[in-house]
Amino acid sequence: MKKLSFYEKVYAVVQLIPQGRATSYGAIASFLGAKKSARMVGWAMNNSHFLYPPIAAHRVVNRNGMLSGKAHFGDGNTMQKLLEAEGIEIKHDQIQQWAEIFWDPEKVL
DNA sequence: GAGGTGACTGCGA
DNA sequence: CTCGCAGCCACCT
Repeated sequence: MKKLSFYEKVYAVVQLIPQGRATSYGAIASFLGAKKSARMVGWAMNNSHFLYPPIAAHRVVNRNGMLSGKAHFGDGNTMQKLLEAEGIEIKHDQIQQWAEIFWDPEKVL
């Protein structure tokens, strides 16, 4: 029985996020069974840039819907541009209609 | 082996 | 309302 690392599971969830939707670190962490381990999700995202294919880390934001990790995408507007390309409206580095854009992994189950 | 860090979150003052 | 602290687990030095 192969036990996947915490961040390996994060990648699986992020890849399941449908286009035009987004989720939060806490939602993923909670889905994995460690609600308070949202930091691990962020750590996984940091490593995501070394992964191939690159996972949609831009679809993962903090629980406020704010692009907390936009600075890690190289430029300060890359993450926002990617989200806007998927039809997500962003204002002041924050996702508009976050309640509708929010995608809960548990909902898929 | 031990200590410090981190793309977060929740609660208390 | 705003600010600060503790918890969580994996990775890096």
